[in-house]
Amino acid sequence: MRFATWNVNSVKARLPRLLDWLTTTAPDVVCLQETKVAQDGFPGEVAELGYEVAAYGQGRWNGVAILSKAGLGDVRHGFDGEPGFPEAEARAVSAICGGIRFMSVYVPNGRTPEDPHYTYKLQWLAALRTALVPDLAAGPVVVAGDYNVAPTDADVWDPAVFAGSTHVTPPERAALAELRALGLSDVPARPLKGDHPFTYWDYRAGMFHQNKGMRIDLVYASSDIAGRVTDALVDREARKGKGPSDHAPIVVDIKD
DNA sequence: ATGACCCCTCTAAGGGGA
Repeated sequence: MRFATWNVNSVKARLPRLLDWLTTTAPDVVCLQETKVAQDGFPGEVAELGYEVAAYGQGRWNGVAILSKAGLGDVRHGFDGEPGFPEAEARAVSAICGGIRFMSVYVPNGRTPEDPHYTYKLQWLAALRTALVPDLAAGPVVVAGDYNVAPTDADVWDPAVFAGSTHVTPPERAALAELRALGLSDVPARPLKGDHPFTYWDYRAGMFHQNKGMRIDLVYASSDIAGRVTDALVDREARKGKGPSDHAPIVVDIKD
């Protein structure tokens, strides 16, 4: 099975590129984030490529989806105990595809460490941890998406630039460590260029072509899945050219 | 050349992203 995760930064703005990428990459399951579309407005062209679609969206902000050619069962919007800001936001969708519980997550940004959004981010990650306990007891799990946390200093292009910012603070990193303590492994993805598997590069100031990026999109997998990985890469080709997302996809192959 | 912000919509003296 081949699965992937990609923050597309608007599925409507990215549709031609998404359709081309799905055709050439041919993943069986895709977790999308920042679709920025209400679920009844999700583009039908994706289903025309043969994917079943579980979309959870609210319009202008956020929005997540799972695309699958491996079945799409027990779809859930959000998770038990998920906090809002203050209302519920479309940041998680999960489904069983090919016997694996896939969850596509778009973790809150946090804005600044002093902002109420940062508290929300930590509460959201803590609630996610609690909600995953029964899922992990039930079978194999993949939680993939935009975590908006760089797990280590090696995961940002210059740690000094991020001092005092969100995405690198000890509480955020501790929240990810709590997820890993459940038995989830951070699936390492190889960069196709350079030493760091960055997945995000700011649109501004030529950050991509200088490879000044961040590794904030992650694939967390239960041990049975992690042990079946045959390859994982950051598809930086999808970040090139005209009209890209500011995030690149991660593509993972596992043995059947 | 990968090439120097971009998405959305209350179309901005805007909000949000990270």
